[in-house]
Amino acid sequence: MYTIGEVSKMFNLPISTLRYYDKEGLLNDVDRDSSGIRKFNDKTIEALRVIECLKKSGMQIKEIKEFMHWCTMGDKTLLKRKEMFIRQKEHIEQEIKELENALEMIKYKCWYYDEAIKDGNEKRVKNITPKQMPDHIKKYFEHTHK
Amino acid sequence: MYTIGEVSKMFNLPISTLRYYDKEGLLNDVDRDSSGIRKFNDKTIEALRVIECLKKSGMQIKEIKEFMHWCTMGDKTLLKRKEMFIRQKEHIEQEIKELENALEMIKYKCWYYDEAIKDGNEKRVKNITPKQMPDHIKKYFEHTHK
DNA sequence: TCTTGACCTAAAGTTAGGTTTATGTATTAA
DNA sequence: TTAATACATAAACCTAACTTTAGGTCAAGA
Repeated sequence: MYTIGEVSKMFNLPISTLRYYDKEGLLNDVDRDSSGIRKFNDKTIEALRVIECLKKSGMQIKEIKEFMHWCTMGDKTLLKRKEMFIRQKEHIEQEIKELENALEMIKYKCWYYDEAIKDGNEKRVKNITPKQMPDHIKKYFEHTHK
Repeated sequence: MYTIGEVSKMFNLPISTLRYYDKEGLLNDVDRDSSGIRKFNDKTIEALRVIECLKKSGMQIKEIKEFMHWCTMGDKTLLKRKEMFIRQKEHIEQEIKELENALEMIKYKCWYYDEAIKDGNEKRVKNITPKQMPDHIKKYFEHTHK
């Protein structure tokens, strides 16, 4: 059993955020002691791990709440839950692709400014055509500048 | 030269967003015709490509504005601009790592629910230890459940 | 006994990044 | 001439996800 302060440190999340998640129904009825103080157990800890991951995958609080509710409803929601994870898997894979594309452009720009700084100005590098670029830079450029 | 409606279609961005970016100073003084209508040129188009990419890399509007302002200040800001792209490169690489971690957990959950659905309930799969998992699943589990 | 620290609540406040609304202008097609 | 379209502005509005505030409880140590 853990207090809210301990969990806050474990996850590096503000106490106010944990109370907010609880209030929003993401933590499925946290136990309380006789004076109303939250006692988090291992199931809540596991729920928080899942929450962090679903948040990272782009899911909203209210959708996470819905999922957490399914978890309390037993086997009849197994399929829904699986389908939800499959959707989030696709979502996150798409997001990684988009980030990798943005990264290409950023790497091109790093090269561009490197060259410009060598010359003291952008005149030369601004006019370099893809053909004149080093191969690994050409690759970045062509992805992101059509 | 393009109208705001054309640019909106090119980038699949609402017209209101383009006007908002202009107002916030992300587009460095867009040209206007004699009756005040915006005429976007190729420099603005390129700026928009950079904006989309910087936004994807997690940069805020006001930081992008600052960068765009540096671009109007000539060669003395080349180093700042390069350093900015290097920071965003690191930021986006970190973000990709975190998404890949979340993806591991999600893949584990996909497997978990697959097994549960085969059995009709979670009883068996809930008690599978990492040692009993298929190797490619074990890998997902161990990253994300310690 | 007093004070410190960790917990509690409800309600108001905050922030970013737009979006919507109300109103107006200019051009074109019927 | 009228109606539809595409543009313009300023200002108000919106949403998600927290965070802060104001006020209170409770247990432990000096």
